[in-house]
Amino acid sequence: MILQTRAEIVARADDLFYRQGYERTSFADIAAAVKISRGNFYYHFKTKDEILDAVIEIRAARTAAMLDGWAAGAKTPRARIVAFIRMLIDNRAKIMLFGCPVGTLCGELSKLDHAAQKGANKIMAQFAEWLTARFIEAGKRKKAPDLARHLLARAQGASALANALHDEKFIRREVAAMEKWLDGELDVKRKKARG
Amino acid sequence: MILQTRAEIVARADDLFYRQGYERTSFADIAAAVKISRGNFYYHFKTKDEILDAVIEIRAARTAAMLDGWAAGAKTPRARIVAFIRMLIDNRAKIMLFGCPVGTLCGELSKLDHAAQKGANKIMAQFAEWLTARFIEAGKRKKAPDLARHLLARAQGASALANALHDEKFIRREVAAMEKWLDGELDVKRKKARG
DNA sequence: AAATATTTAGGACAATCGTCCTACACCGTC
DNA sequence: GACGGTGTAGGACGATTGTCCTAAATATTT
Repeated sequence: MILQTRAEIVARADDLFYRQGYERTSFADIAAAVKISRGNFYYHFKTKDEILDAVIEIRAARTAAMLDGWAAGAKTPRARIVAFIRMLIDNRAKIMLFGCPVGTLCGELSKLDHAAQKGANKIMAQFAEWLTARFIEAGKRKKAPDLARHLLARAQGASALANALHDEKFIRREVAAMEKWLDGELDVKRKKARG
Repeated sequence: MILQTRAEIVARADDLFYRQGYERTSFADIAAAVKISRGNFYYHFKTKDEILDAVIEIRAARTAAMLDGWAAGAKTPRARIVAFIRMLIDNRAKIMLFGCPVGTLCGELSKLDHAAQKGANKIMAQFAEWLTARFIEAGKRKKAPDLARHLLARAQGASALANALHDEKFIRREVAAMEKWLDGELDVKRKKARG
């Protein structure tokens, strides 16, 4: 079945692009990871750009599913936003090694001036828009877009610095600071309140 | 004079590494920018890694000079830290196009698992240490390292997001927020200071 | 002016890049 | 059992990669 091999290629490419970057990853690398020949590879994807497009597509879908899961799994706007923040802790090991998958891809593509740049930036925008919706839920209609971008930037900064400094405690401190900031913005009265 | 050509090579490589990344930049690219032959190029640098080392070295020196300038040019610890924050505004055009030079290099090298990674991360640490010293100057001896890293992370995040979203106003908002945060941490008594 | 040292140019080198072609194995259908 | 379509393998392609060599040009010293 064509879909299996194709999906396997995209999955491996996704992982390789994250761990070693798009530019660094070659057709041969992906083919070796999938354990198929480069010729067969070409049957599924004509160009490297096509693979990148497919990877971005699957990442966008996965991101949407993750965001939907957070929205469904938590009952209050605050708890949903906290789920976003805690993502940094859940993925701390990989973040310290390779940075944020979204941020680093956007960064790489902006330097390559690549056509897929727009698609990568769109994933970043997915987070911004989701967070905006959560802040609106929380009653911060006017400030929501700014609050969303601010929080997203802090998550990006925490990832970048954790990657450069290889400091796990730093991630935890930043996460705690973000949650404190969140409570301040949402006018949460009680300190240990957890929604 | 060997130093002139060599310095020219490093300067051009520095710029190219920033604008298109280390991996993407080839010997031929740099040679073309300097307008010398690839053979002559090899006379000055045996390997690509050597160029990267030289670029990191000059970046570290330039960073140190910049930090010294801020320390000398501003009279209060707060004003010195503000000079750091305002760097985002001064460099906003390039940041929106190519991101932060320090952050993006650290990010790229972490994916390449490159030997020069340590050197790049050291530049990031230069900022952290300088900021730490400034917070100590401001009387925040105990919290200084944390405050420094937090601020550095926010600058990194603002750069990353400004690059992805191509939003100049966002940079200005983040800069304003950082200055407000700074005043809060430094217990600056203002008319508008929060109670 | 001769001799030496430094700097340059141009190209060779094997390896790898993204891309593409062709031949073969497998498939259900006639 | 022959068939046409789908999926796979392996290698060829020109271009480019980082690296390296050699010879000519230029600077410096004698």
